[in-house]
Amino acid sequence: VMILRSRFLDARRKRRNFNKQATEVLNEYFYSHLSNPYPSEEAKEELAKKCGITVSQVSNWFGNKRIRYKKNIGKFQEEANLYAVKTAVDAANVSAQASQANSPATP
Amino acid sequence: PAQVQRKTACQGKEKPPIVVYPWMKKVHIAHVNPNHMGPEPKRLRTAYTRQQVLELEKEFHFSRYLTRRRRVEVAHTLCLSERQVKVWFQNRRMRWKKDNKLPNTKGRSKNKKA
DNA sequence: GTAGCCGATCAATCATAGCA
DNA sequence: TTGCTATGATTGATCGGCTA
Repeated sequence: VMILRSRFLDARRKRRNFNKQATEVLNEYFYSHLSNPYPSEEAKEELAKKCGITVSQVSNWFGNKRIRYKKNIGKFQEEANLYAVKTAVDAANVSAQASQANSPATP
Repeated sequence: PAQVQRKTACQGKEKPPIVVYPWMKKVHIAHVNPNHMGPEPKRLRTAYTRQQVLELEKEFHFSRYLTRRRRVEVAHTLCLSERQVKVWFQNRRMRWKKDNKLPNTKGRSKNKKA
């Protein structure tokens, strides 16, 4: 009978999408750091405060974003270009990383 | 190893080429039969039964850490590998810490390496 | 040298939100 | 209402670093 369906009691069933501006902030960070979209703990805290969400939610968002982006890069090109224009910096960062990219991660 | 690939997908527009950074590459690839020529091996993610989770939770309530002996027993009882039981406890401890996180400290003060 | 832990992340999946 | 995609959250499993 009452099979304890713990899954039905999860909090995720009542989730709400983030504000448009919150998503805007997160996307801006993501695409302006596309070469390495891994915000530090402090950056996460800052984003969380700016978006009015928790640090865990920021982590979830970036986790989902990274996976879904790499899963279908083409689908995000339009969005990528949109934000790329918005904040076309990072270029210097990119070259700096490409130069020293040799040992960290991906052995 | 870490080299950036650029897919020159110039359709005729001035749009920048699609850049593939290292983090976008596949990782955690399921080591399956090399003969498999299907779409994607796709990493498997076993869904533990309610019974298994229930027992694991019960064990966790008793102690947040397992001894080698206990781990063997639990693994055998629940038809899981020792590794799975070990990983489950590690993940459970992480979740416990997250759920019981104090509204302030996170294991580190504000003063970093100034 | 090795095994377990931690922290972060990956990747699959769940369950709902949102929209046509 | 129905069907589908988008999206936030959950969770089993992996990676790298560290320590006993």
